[in-house]
Amino acid sequence: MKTRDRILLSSLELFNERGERNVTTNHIAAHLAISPGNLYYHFRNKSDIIYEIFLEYEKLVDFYLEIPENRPLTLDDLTFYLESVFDGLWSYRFFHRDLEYLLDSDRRLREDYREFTNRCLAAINRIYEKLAEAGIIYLQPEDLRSAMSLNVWLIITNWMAYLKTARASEGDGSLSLTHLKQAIYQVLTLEIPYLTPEYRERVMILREKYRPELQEQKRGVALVAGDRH
Amino acid sequence: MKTRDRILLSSLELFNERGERNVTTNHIAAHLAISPGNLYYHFRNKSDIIYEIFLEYEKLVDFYLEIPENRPLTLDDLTFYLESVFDGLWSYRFFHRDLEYLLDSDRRLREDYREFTNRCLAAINRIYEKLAEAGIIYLQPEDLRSAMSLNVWLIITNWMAYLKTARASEGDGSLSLTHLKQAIYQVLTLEIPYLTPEYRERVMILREKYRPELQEQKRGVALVAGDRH
DNA sequence: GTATTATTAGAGTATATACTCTAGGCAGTC
DNA sequence: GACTGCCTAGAGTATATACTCTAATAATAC
Repeated sequence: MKTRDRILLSSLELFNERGERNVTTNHIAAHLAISPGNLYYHFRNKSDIIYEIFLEYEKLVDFYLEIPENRPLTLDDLTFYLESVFDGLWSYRFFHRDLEYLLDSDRRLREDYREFTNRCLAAINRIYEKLAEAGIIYLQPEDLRSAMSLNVWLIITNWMAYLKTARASEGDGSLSLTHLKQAIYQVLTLEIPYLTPEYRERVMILREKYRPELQEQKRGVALVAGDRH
Repeated sequence: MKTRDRILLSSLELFNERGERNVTTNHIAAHLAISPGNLYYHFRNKSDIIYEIFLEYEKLVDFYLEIPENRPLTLDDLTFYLESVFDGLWSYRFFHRDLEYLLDSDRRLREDYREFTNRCLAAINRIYEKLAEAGIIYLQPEDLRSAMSLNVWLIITNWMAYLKTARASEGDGSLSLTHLKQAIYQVLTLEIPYLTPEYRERVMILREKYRPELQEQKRGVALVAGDRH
């Protein structure tokens, strides 16, 4: 792999593990066993590294949130959207942790991120629109739908912080993708009142799969059986 | 005022304005026109300053969230809770911005904050319980109520970050308490399906007062009339 | 093979940051 | 007026951090 890509990969890994604030360019270089000079040959500064990682993140989420306009959405689509958004959030989890500082120190990033958020919100909106057409979730009128989409976005992007600050350090403080996906339970909770009678039962069953306590049990079993995490 | 208190006050002010990460102990001392030595006579380190500010914040929010157990709750109580929680959040807004880092670097703070969050969640839960008793919001059974309380908490604590990252920099990027309180619109949106028929209309009217577009207009008028902010 | 370009090492630097240390002032008290 | 305890100044320090510079090496082109 090219050094440039290895730098991006290692940076992401270290940022996710220790937080951007705790990872210096010298750390990154040391972790890769390359010289600081080498790192700075490939990137002008730390901000540039972060910006490029953001571009990857953006691309991934945009891909996950693509909406098929030639067919109606299904319940499976909804599951896919929720699952994959959290995969993305997990892979780039350092990003939301120091978001405000990062945006403050890089204008490009600030502007790109703003557009990114708005694109995500529009996508969520459109998904609910299509779920209404498909007779799964009736979320109308438009201003209710967009206020709800915004709430969903807030829950999704803040769930990780909630886990880390209010839940973790019960034990080893290790956080997993499984924990992260409990947010799906929270999002589906929001949707309950708007489910159509035809789909209510099925969504409620789906929601149960993400119920926190259940997840703890599953994780326990997984650990005994050899955890993948 | 005692030097010690002036340090706390100035620190809070600077943290809120520039973010904790961008404010050094030397900045604080300079801002107060005292020597670094003097600052360190009153506080062992930066963490201690932050911790004491947190204690104030905690005390304030605990006070705001007190629940009268000798009488039913009214709609005015609900308004008061929402309004005052955002007053608190605004006054100590630096705190949630760098929350994860702050908790990582101070064990006391981490543990205290965890209990604080749980206390807040319990309070929100209890408020909904009492609002149900008062026939205002019917939020049952218990697990639905607590999942919803958690969602409310996530929206409340993440709203500021949303404004800063997705909204601000449209113009001067200045954020005001008024903007912050648009979160009340978002919270009331969540509650809509659970409003009892007797109160539905009144809550919907209350909600309209916080509708974002309306707020923009109000702010526009305020600016023309000489903004207080 | 040689010229050119791309990549890398590694020592080094300017600045910042959290914090220390010593000396001394000032208010009250006997 | 000297003693005591609290408070303050301000110079100073160890460490970290982002980043630079030069020289050397590897890769590629001709």
